[in-house]
Amino acid sequence: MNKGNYKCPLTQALGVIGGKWKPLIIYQLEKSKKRFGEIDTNIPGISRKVLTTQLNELVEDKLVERTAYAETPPRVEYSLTEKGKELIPILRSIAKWGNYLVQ
Amino acid sequence: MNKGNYKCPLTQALGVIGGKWKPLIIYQLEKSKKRFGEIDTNIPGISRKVLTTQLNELVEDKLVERTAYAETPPRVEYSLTEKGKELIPILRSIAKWGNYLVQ
DNA sequence: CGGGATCCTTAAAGATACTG
DNA sequence: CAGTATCTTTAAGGATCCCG
Repeated sequence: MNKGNYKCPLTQALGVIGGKWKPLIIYQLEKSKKRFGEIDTNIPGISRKVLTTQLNELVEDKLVERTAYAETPPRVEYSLTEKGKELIPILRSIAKWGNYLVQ
Repeated sequence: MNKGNYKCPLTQALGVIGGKWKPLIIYQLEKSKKRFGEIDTNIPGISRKVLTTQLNELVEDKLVERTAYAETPPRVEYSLTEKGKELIPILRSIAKWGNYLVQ
């Protein structure tokens, strides 16, 4: 049942920011662009494969921009797009609301 | 790895509202309390088992209140708590932000 | 250095049947 | 009417190895 793929904007949006690691990644990029390895070491517990996947999805959803430099060794930088930056205050309001859940 | 169970308030909150059906359930209860069967028929595609699970979690997280009446046949009503109602404008802002995702 | 490819584990979701 | 109980399916996440 429910073969149709329609999702309301809310469900879509929650899918985009709802991954286990995505909020953390977005927070990483809030203040400045960062390299892949930086994000990896700043988020304890995440594997590189998962980080890659999440970053790719964020790029595809236009929240994050990826810039690769043709150097050796390679350098890749990630930064928030305008759409991504718009999300920050919303995430803050969610976090504020969710504070009661944390002891 | 990552055995620790700490979650930031944001991750917690996203877990609470992030289920596939929870936003829809919350929207169902926005205007008025509703009975189990009402919610079930108003949300096409959801199974009663999943609806039960999601409602129980929402109750446990204090977003929804459950009231059972000792009648035959039984009647159970669900309504938003204050915490649940506080969430509505936040959900709206997320949906508004996520509109660009929908074609 | 920043990935991709592959395989594995687990939690969420779904289908179905039964019950106080 | 409003659920449980069971079983099956799916998808997210994770571990590990390989590569330009």
